[in-house]
Parts: sequence; C-alpha cells; structure tokens
Amino acid sequence: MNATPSFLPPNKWAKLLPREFYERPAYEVAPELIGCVLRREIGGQVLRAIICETEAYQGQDDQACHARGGPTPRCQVMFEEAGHAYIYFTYGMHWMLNVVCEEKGTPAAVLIRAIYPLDGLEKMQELRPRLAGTESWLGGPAKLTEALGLDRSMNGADLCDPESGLRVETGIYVPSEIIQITPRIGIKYAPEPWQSMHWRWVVAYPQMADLIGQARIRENMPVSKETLPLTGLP
DNA sequence: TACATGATTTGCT
DNA sequence: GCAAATCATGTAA
Repeated sequence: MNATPSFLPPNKWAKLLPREFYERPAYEVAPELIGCVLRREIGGQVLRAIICETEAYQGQDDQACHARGGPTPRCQVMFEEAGHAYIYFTYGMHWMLNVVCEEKGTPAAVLIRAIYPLDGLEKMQELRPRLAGTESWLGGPAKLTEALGLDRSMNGADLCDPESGLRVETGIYVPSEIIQITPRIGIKYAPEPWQSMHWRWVVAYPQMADLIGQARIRENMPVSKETLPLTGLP
C-alpha cells in the first residue's frame, strides 16, 4: 500500500452519523455503511479508515446470527439501543467489530469486515505490525480490530457520541455498480436460507483506492437529514 | 463443571 | 489448498 494519502477532505467536513441511521434492519444499514469513515481515537491519536466490506446479521430468525437463541451475556448488546459497538471474541484469538442496528429489543448488527486506512497509518502498523503495508493488511474483520486497538473494552461503545473513542462519520460516495453482493462468510453451520442470504457487501481494495482518489463526498445519507457536527478535531 | 465449536488468520505444502 | 492456533461462549449435564 502506498503512503498515507491526503485524499479525503478536511475532517471538519465530516458529520457524525446519527442514531436514526442505525434504527432499521441491518441489511439496510450494511450497504449504506460502505464508504463511511470509521474513526478511532486511541492513545491521543486519531485513526481513520473507509469501510469497504460489511455483513448483515438480522434478528432471531437469522440462524447465522449470534442472537438467534435470544439474549446471552455475549450478544446482549445486540438487543440494546442502536448505534453501539458489538465487539466479541472468536476462534480463541480474534476480535470482531459490529454496529448494532434496529430498535431496542430487536437484535441486529452489521459486521465490519474490511477497511481502507486514511489517517494514523503509523499507529495502525504499530498495533498490527505483522502484515503492515501489504495490500490486504486491513482486509479482514480480525485484522482491522487489531489495527484499531479494539477489544472487549470497547464493547458497547456509543458510536453516536461525539466524545466516543469509536464513531462513524459520513464518507465518500460509492456507486452501487462497484459494490459486490454475496452470501456471508464463515457461516456454513447455518441452515438455509440463511447460509445463502446475500447479506455481504464488498468493494475491492483497488476500486476503493480509486474512489478515494476522486474524493466524491457523499452529501446526504439516506436516513440522516440532520447530522451532528463533529467537535474537537485536530 | 465439562465439552464442542466458531462472523478467522497465518503459515506451510 | 489445508490445517493449526487458541479460548470465550453456550449448551448440556
């Protein structure tokens, strides 16, 4: 990957996505999150990245969803207010980042599977030195949580709080033609039709790089006519 | 309390 | 292309 691009416009243009954005089914939120900016503040540093890949997990009917059996200590957050982070541990070593959707009581979340770095590359490489610099070093749900320093301690974090160390901002416009829609990854245990539901949205890295170079700012998010201004930006 | 397994990554063949 | 790594979680007992 090339050096940190200064392609995106100044941070002061970014808007925090409001809670209403998340208060709908995950399969509606997931494609809308493509192109949005994930913003992390850790150790006094700001890390930013564009969301490239998402998956939707929707409701107790969805047999691939952690919440299919009702609330448990792990997935409790999915039943709570939308706009919070659901971060869980799996395979004995990996943390996964999700964004909680839907009204309280209806479990739903969007798994963030890949991001493209904008700012704070140095810090990300420090947090995740193994493959830093290679093309896909943030292309994978466990890779990005490591690079952003996300773990249990950020589970339940409010992504809509301007003071939060993890939040989501408006980003770039991504034409729907370049978004691939496929079945979800790693859920072969799930019965049909859930295993084959096309609830995964992907933009390939090279195409995302091109888009970021063009920096077409996405002015209007579908649900959020009113967005909250960001504060305290460097 | 015990046990099977996973929204994965990596390295080796 | 395949299998090991590694442990919290959930389900069963």
